[in-house]
Amino acid sequence: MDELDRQILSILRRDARTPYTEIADRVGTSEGTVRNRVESLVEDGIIERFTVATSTGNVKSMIEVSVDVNVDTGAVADRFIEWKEVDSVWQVSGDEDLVMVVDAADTERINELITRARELDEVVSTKTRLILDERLG
Amino acid sequence: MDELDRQILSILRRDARTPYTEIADRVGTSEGTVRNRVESLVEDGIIERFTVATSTGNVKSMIEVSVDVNVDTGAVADRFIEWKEVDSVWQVSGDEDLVMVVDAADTERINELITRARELDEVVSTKTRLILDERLG
DNA sequence: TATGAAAGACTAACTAA
DNA sequence: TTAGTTAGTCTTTCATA
Repeated sequence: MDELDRQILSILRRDARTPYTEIADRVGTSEGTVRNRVESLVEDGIIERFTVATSTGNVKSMIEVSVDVNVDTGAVADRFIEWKEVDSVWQVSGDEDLVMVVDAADTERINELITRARELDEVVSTKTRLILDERLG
Repeated sequence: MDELDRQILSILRRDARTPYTEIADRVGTSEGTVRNRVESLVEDGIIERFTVATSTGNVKSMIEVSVDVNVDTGAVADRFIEWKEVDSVWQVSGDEDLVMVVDAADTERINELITRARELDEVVSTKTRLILDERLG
């Protein structure tokens, strides 16, 4: 992870479809080098995946979840990530154990997700924050 | 946003470099249709950007920030998003006003970011959660 | 939806550090 | 031995009918 890798990453973060030739021009190297670097970044797990940032719904929110102490938090995370509105699930330190980031059609749908989470025996409590605005780095 | 769009999106979320021809095969349509659909999804803002999910550092965390009632929260968000370890900044409802998701080299660096945030006059308090594990949808 | 042209990515052989 | 370059080939995308 040297300066060249960082430059390539920052271009890809903003637009992952930028051609290798253009990246090469912008960072002052050859197409082949960029390709090799990207390949290594993928192999080393620094690039986890090529993806699309989407906003399929109208309401994004963070649902913070406390799970029972006797329960495998990872297993609960695995269930949540299967729900189609759920973008990501984090196990976190702090008052709650899990944070899920969801992107739903409307607040009613958010409410359904919260209800669904609270219906699980493993879930002790939830706390929801609406995401009012998002900036991407 | 019909079922076909949703299928295309779910393929792109997992691998945004999947060729249109392959997507077409998998969803049972033509390459041209997939291309037009993706183009429309971008135009309609449903696909916000093509990007890479990265883990450049070893420690991810969420830094929750309360800002002074008299200041423009968006302006503070704009400052945070410029910091290179910051992946995203959300304005949220709830006890705090902003949540920034950061991906740093180590906990020491996280601590520097927290300190830097707290040094701003606009910032009243911060609360940090380490992200111990992440699942992507 | 089919097809050809253009753009981009990949292979492999080569060079330099 | 590893990283970078380059020319030739193959694949994907794009525009047209």
